[in-house]
Amino acid sequence: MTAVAHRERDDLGTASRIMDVAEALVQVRGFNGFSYADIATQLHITKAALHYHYAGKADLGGALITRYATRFAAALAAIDADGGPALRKLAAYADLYLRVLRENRMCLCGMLAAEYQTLPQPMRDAVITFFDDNEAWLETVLQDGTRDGSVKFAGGSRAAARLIVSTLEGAMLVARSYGEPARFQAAAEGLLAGFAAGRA
Amino acid sequence: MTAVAHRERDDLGTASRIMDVAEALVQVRGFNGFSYADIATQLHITKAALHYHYAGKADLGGALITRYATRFAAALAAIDADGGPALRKLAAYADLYLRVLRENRMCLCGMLAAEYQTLPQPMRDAVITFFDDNEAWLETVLQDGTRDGSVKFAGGSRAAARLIVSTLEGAMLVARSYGEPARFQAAAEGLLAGFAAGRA
DNA sequence: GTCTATAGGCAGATAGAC
DNA sequence: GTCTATCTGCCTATAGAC
Repeated sequence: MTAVAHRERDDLGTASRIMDVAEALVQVRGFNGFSYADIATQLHITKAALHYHYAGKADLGGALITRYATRFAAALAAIDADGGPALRKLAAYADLYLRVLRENRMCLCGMLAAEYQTLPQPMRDAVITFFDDNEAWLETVLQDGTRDGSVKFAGGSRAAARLIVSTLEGAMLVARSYGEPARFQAAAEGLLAGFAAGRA
Repeated sequence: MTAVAHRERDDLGTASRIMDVAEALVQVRGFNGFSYADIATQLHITKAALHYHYAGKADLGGALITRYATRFAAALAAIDADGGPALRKLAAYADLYLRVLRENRMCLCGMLAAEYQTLPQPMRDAVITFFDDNEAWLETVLQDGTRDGSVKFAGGSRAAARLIVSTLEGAMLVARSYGEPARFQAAAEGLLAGFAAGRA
């Protein structure tokens, strides 16, 4: 058995475990709300070991966004693969947010958007790219929805896509403060109700 | 001329000036993104002087939210005083957010909502109260709108009020990262279009 | 009310042994 | 790869002079 195969079974590798812990810390406390010491403590390693894997906090932050964006893109691809009407895809999209919120976490990039002015430039760029990618995917879904007749909306698909991202991020932000995922669900339902062609 | 009268003309008092600077710092960088040193530098005073006015950062933070909430309540009262249809009040409400965003700032409580898990309890409570107050005001406006015929919405007025707060906070969060207030305007227009009874 | 000086701790980061 | 040890700097906060 190779080392890689072994890792796949019961060890994700230190670099990956560092990201898991750091990701949760950013989503819960923010990038300016945790330190290398916090990660080291949770993993029972030293701060020096962290610096071996990620030279600095900025590097770690950049890697976090990249991985998060990759996972999100995979989730969107999975929604596409499932097929179904566009309106159903929008509901599945909102459900992605809900699953994050249920772990008492904010969207990684939503959290970083709040701290945007304090982030190093590479992290800023990665956050923007994440939102751009989400917007692009939603725009496609909305256009498909016009064709399959499941979705309706006034104005352009781009503006509608942006409205969806903004609403879900904001609903997450507020609902998490209350510790009430149900607030997010209600907001998502209200939002999507406005996009449902059924009652048009 | 009394000392107070003098202050009203060209001096807001040190405590007030500290809050002005701190408020901007929180709205731009977050509560965990600035220090007493930042305030002291901008005001050309020492950190020790800050501690005379606000014993600790948590005290300052609490005072910031209280003042912000008071000002916001006054702005809402002003909107009510202006009268007009409920839909117009909703537009005026969104405009309050836009004016903050134009200064490249996040809503104070929206920013603190992101950092919620790192805040001392008194600040958490004050943030929630701010949202509760906004929701209550919006609910009243929405109910008035149903009566005056300018507003329509599916579901209850409470859910609708929450959707409005969430959408505006989220639109602010995202638009500020892009440095494009126009994104917020578009989102606000899209949101309010869904509440306009004109095309029902 | 504002200052100088300083305490005590934690931040991110590095050197070098193992 | 991970450790111990350490550095430098910044953080919040306090004591005490003026």
